[in-house]
Amino acid sequence: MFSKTCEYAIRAMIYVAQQSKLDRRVSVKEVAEGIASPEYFTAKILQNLSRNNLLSSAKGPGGGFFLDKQGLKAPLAEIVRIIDGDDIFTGCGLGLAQCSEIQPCPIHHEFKQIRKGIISMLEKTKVGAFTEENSVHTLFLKR
Amino acid sequence: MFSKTCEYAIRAMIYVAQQSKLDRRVSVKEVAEGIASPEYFTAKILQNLSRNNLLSSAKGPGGGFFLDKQGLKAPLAEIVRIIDGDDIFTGCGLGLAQCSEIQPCPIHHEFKQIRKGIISMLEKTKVGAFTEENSVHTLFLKR
DNA sequence: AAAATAAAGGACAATGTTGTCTTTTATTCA
DNA sequence: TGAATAAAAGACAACATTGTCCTTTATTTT
Ligand code: SF4
Ligand code: SF4
Repeated sequence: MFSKTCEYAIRAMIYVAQQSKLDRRVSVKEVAEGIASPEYFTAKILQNLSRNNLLSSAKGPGGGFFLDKQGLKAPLAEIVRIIDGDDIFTGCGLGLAQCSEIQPCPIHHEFKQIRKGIISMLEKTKVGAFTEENSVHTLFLKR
Repeated sequence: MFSKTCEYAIRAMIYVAQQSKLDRRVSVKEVAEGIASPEYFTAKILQNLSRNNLLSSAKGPGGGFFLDKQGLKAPLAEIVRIIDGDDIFTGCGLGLAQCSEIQPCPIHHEFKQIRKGIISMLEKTKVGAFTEENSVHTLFLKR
């Protein structure tokens, strides 16, 4: 569904969100340990997210990554869009060619509904949503 | 959603299905031209599908690939399973860890529904379904 | 000011996916 | 039987994704 990079990005954002709710800033190292991802690769991803303003960061002692109130409201869709582009939002999953609504293939209607579901799920779910009942949700960031 | 290889596989199967309905066997070359895919790569894919009995093939003059009545009834799901494995059928799209129904993440319910939709779409759509109203559907195999 | 901390950035390596070419095997037809 | 046809199989090349390491820049603390 999503690239590995994107999966890490989502998990990382959730982890940072959880820690931000506790007013903690976290280092790359901590994030990588927290979500069981390769440290340096995770660094790249966090940099990317930060550059794209999905995440705040601060250098130096006491620094690290964090999410402000705005950041917690970012939908998962934004992360996906930045990391994987918007193929999943626009393209046809089957990889068939440009086909119109007027001459759709046998699965077009169903496929459209599914895509709509994915988009709606990603748009309406904010990273902050994963911070309630903290102890429970920390668990499944590692795999 | 699917790998490029898998997209080619689906398009190729549809193309072969269409030609089989006209009692034609088709060569790799014809398939590749028919779906605008790289010829030798397509050969590998067709071999793979053939090895896995999703497709019949015959060597020598007058040979080529074709689908018998059984083959036309194969669901798209089978193609996906063979080429991409069953990640899409079983895994969690977000790449989060093993999480139970009892302690689901905020999007679990919605995600489950979506996955169910994808599976149902792929299972109930047979390759043969793309052979009706032939002229229309041939169009969008090229992209 | 110097040392320590931590992100940013650049360069590179490993792996996986996609794409190409050549040789071998099976079948048909003359 | 020999020539032609077409898939099967093996080897390899190009490219993309994923993963690692090292240097630089900004910030804080002493
Ligand atoms: S008609 Fe819709 S589902 Fe079918 S190939 Fe086109 S975009 Fe995809
Ligand atoms: S609870 Fe469901 S949707 Fe959430 S991470 Fe687990 S499998 Fe995925």
